Amino acid sequence: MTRYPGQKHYLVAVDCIIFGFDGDHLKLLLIKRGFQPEKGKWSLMGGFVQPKESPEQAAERILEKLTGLKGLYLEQLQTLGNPNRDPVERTLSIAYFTLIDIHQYEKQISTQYHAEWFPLDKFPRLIFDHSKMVELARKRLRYKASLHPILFELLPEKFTMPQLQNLYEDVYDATFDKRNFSRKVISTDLLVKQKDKDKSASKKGAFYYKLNKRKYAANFHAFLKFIPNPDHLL
Amino acid sequence: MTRYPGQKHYLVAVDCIIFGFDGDHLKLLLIKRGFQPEKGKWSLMGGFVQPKESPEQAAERILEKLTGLKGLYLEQLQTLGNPNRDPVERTLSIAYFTLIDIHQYEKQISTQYHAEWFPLDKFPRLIFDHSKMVELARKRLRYKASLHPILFELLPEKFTMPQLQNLYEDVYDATFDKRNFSRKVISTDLLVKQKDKDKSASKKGAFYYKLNKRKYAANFHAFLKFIPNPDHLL
DNA sequence: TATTTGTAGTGTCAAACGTACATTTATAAA
DNA sequence: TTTATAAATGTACGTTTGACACTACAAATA
Repeated sequence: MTRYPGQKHYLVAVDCIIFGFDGDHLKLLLIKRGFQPEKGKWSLMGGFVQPKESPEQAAERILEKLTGLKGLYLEQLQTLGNPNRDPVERTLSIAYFTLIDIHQYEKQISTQYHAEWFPLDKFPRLIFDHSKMVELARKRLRYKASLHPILFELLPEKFTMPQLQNLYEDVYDATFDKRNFSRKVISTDLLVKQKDKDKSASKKGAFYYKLNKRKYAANFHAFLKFIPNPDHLL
Repeated sequence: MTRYPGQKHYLVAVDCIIFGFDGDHLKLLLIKRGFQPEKGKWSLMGGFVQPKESPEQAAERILEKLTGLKGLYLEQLQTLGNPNRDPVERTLSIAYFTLIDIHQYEKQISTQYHAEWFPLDKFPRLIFDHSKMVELARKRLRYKASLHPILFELLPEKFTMPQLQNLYEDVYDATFDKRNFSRKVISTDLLVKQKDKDKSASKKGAFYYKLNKRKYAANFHAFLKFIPNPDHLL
């Protein structure tokens, strides 16, 4: 077998930017790093890519270890590889971002990482370039959610229109007219109105909706505008 | 200095998907691989990330080596890292895609790589997972170009409306109504009409346009639709 | 000099969409 | 029965989109 002579080898890690939504605010799941350097400091959940796994498999493994959850929405964000990003030795990190239903998570969480949810406007200083990763992930989330219905990944199976709107308003740090908002959401034909209501937030109660999973899967990419009928292009 | 004990180290490469436009068709620049394994086979231009450079710097270095050009449009596409993607030893590759004015390139090209332009519907079998990278890059190009004015990167400084439309039609493998097309393009306010014409393609001649570089830089992200006024979100 | 030929350039109408905006309804608690 | 609170809903206007066909220009040729 040939080899590639004279080339340097590096460590390769994955780090996960984990978003959740508690009903009021978008949150970020951080852990206390369990090894040197920077032991005890706040950090993204991460780990090294092992010899027999792909980076995506590594991210899935690491996510499951922390949250107990499989099959989460997971998207490769960007690979960061400045030579000095890790002071110990050269390590490239493939950042993934993921969206989880915060309540699902609470049932399953591992306690060994001392994980906590933090609001995005007030989270602690993170190790290495993890803050930059969070910033990138946040931009990507806004970008993607403006075109595709990914934010449903953050909600429980049943949710109300006001909950959904709260989520969008928090993600975009904006307020939307509720008549226009619900009209637009309903026009996507992705939601199925339920017969029961959530009465926890008001006397009148708000009807629950569920995702139409079939249409959600099929229409996931169908949101573009600049090119005439760009739907079929992806 | 601490270390990370027991972790495997891997080679990290970058590979560049280089798009050009010859006036009729979108093209891909490929080289003949100069070393084992797969020596002499068609391949993307790539190389290993060196100890003192970031992956992006590696991509810039590699691009300049091949094309002689600096400051090209360059975007990180995705990192591919299946354990067996390179048969020699485990190598992760960070794929970048880049857009170049094919005529600029012709002035500068290095001959040592036996590079050739291929149309996207008919290019040779590539080594490793490079065909997958090309497919990813093509999707990304379509996606991105449907929202942002990146295709101008493929055109010379002065271009005509029919040339621009040809480019869009080739990228999307579609035909557009020229009245609607020019109306939409002009409404972006990114173009400056010139006084002179290109008479190479018709007797009447077509007016040249140039990019308004200031507005191009400022409005690069300003194309979205799902969220009201998403312009300021990026 | 008139005619032919081939591409460039332009306008209108109808439908869909985006946006601004205010009142009524349902229910629990007082 | 009244009150308080959040949920639900409709309309009108301006803008954008998309379908569609004719005229303008200039070189070559008759």
